[in-house]
Amino acid sequence: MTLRSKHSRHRRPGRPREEATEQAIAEAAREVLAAKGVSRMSMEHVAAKAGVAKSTLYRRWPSKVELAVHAVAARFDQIEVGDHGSLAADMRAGIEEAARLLRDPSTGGAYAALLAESARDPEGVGTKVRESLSIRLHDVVATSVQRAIDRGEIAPDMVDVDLLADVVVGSVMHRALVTGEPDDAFVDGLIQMLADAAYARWLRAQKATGDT
Amino acid sequence: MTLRSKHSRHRRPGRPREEATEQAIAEAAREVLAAKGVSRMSMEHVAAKAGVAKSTLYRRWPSKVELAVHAVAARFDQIEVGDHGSLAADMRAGIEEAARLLRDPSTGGAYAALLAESARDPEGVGTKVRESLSIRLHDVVATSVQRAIDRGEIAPDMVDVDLLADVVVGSVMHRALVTGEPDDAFVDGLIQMLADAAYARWLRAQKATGDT
Amino acid sequence: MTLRSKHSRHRRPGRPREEATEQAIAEAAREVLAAKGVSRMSMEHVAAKAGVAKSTLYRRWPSKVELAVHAVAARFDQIEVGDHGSLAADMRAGIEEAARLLRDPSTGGAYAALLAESARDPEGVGTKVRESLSIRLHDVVATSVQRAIDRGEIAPDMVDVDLLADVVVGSVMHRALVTGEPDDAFVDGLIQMLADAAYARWLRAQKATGDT
Amino acid sequence: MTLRSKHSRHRRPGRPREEATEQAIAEAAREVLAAKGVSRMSMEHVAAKAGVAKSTLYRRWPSKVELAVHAVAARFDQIEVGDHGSLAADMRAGIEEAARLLRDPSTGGAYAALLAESARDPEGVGTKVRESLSIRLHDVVATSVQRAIDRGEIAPDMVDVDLLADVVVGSVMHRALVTGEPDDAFVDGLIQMLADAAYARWLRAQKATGDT
DNA sequence: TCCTAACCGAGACGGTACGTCCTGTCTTATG
DNA sequence: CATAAGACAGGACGTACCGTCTCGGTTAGGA
Repeated sequence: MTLRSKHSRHRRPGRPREEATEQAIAEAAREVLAAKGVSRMSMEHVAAKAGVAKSTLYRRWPSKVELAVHAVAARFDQIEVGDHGSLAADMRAGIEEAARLLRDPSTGGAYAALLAESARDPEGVGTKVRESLSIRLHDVVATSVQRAIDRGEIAPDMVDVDLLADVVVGSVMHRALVTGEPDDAFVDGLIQMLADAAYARWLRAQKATGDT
Repeated sequence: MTLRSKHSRHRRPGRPREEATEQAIAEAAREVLAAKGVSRMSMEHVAAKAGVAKSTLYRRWPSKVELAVHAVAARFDQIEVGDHGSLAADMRAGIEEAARLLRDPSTGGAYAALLAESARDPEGVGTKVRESLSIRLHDVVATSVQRAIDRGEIAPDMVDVDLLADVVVGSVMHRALVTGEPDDAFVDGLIQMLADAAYARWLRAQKATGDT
Repeated sequence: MTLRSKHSRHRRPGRPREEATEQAIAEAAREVLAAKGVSRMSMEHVAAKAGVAKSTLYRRWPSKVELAVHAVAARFDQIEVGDHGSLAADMRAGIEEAARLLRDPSTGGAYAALLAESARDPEGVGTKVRESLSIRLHDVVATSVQRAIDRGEIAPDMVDVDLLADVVVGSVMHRALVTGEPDDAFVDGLIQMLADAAYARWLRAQKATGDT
Repeated sequence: MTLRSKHSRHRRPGRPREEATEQAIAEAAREVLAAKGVSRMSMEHVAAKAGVAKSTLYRRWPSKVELAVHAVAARFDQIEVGDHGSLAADMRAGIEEAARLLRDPSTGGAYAALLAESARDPEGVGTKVRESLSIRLHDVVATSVQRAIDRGEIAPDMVDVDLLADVVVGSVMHRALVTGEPDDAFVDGLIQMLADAAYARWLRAQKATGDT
């Protein structure tokens, strides 16, 4: 083991990248994104707004879409999945968090646009979108459920987390983009539906056990 | 005063629009859309494929997005909501219909892209998208529910149709665009969840009646 | 001889052309021409301004350029070649008339543009331009000279009318379009030059006669 | 402080323009111009012919007209005003040079078209046309006259150069575009007229001097 | 102290598409 | 027939971006 590899990262030769730049670009990208949407966000505009050369953008992200993913990801990374003591409370908090995010055109609209791109290129863009964005929303549900399992609130095989995540995220997104705002009534309704489903499922599980 | 001016619609003056053209353009648009996605569908390409001048496109639709909406709408208009005898069967059929549609990148991807555009222009594009696309999916659910009510299967106030529609459509769309295919297992799971929720809701309703 | 042919003009079958229309179109064309120049004058605009269908324009003139020629010709037809008593006075009046016409961008500019078109199509447009426009300017000079001959002021073979016409019209046009205004000083200078040339030519003629 | 910053012009930042491109475009423009005339010269066609993107054209010239001016200017810059020993000989050579240029539709027609554009925009296009084209023709005359003055052939105040230039250029242009070819007879006639005028003017000057 | 590799800004480049405008032709119904 | 109205194929306009490239110049660590 050499001294150089001590910190287990080879310093690349040449001038290192400006640290602040990445932040500035992402910030600028987010602003343009919010103002124009993904399809009308232009690298030219972002570069100008960030006070940076276009080549600097392309040195860091291979294309417009990937920069957009990165810029939106910063918002999705801020999602917090706090422990609220019960599955119901966690779910409510999670749904409200998702609603907050997807209600905003600059994130909800961008997410939809990036999902649309994913449809065209499931391997490339699709993977990036899944790994940077969708997973964050999925985790909101997954974490809540995992905590409920740890708490003993529910049995591990009681919920299909993937299904639940798609239901929660998909419903909220569709409501946000189509019907209008995912307001309190909507969130209440959704929560109630999920709770009802869980209760019925529990009843069925009980009955099955009793039968055995 | 002639009969015509009294009873029939006055023909618009000038040369009438070529009947076949609209169909040909929409067809071409759909092909390009399927091959390239909304953002890479070009009016130039569509016009060439339809054997039509670009100006003819712009005479009929004010922009690329609106043509895309129209082209996709044709597919959404084909949705059939047949009567399968029970709410459960109708819902299953509806969900499978939606899954079929949204699974295909040329409709699912396009729908997402157009929802993204809606976020940028809720009044203009948004309205068109809602009226031409979203409503068709909404109707799948709404019709099924209405039939169940007519049948006496459920009480009129048992379901929030708007919520249910967003849940169904949103879930299927998100699954289609993110996790991958909305396969049989997914559809089964979703149906089960909705059935469970309905059962629990019915139980609650019974209990409330008993209490009174 | 039938009654119909009494006025020696066969009435063409069908609805006769609206008489006022031609005038209105030419007027509108002239306005657009003045505002935009030949290259930016559009049939669409002219038709709209004249309150007439585009097809009416094309029924009367085969192309934009020909309408422009016609419209400009109306102005050139107004040229008056009055008798001012002497060749010098007639020439001055003629030059001033030409200067007035060519100084105005809507006639001078148009004339240049139409000459440019003539270069591309000497037979078609060229002929029309020569017969409707150039000839009017040529006539200013030719008439003056002819009158001087009739008066006995000059000998018939003293002047090359075609050359003189090109010199007068060309000089004035070039001055109008390039250097700026063909002002009084310019007209005076030109007149003087022509007078000088005529005088010297007369001297030469005298000398030649004397020699013989 | 480096030598470069002191003595040589600072290179403009960014990738420098392709040297060969300007030449190639102008060449292509000239060909198209000759074939189609100014109004039918298309940027699209020129770009294709030069093997260059349309954006490259617009990066260098703000509009079609300005490119046309530039392209034509190259021909006008080739005008040579050689010394032929006498004013008469120089004028003859100059007039023949002008005739050669204006006789060709691809320069004569273009010049007229550009003068027409000048009428519509005297400050913008007009200035460019004057500075790139008209001045070259003016210089043919001005140089000949100046040389005659230097030679002592004529007195400095004997000729109004601007007037003379307009007469020569205007006459030749009008003849070229209207009557047809400015042939030898025309050139002879024009030369004779100018010589006559000069002689008469000299006579007048002599007489005035004698009177004093 | 230099060397060298990567960074950065600026902006040119080949492309592609946009949405607008106009030309000249046509197809209607009506006068 | 003429006319108003307007659709149509075609084509060019000038603009806006994309992603690539080529410069001059900067900024580090390693030789």
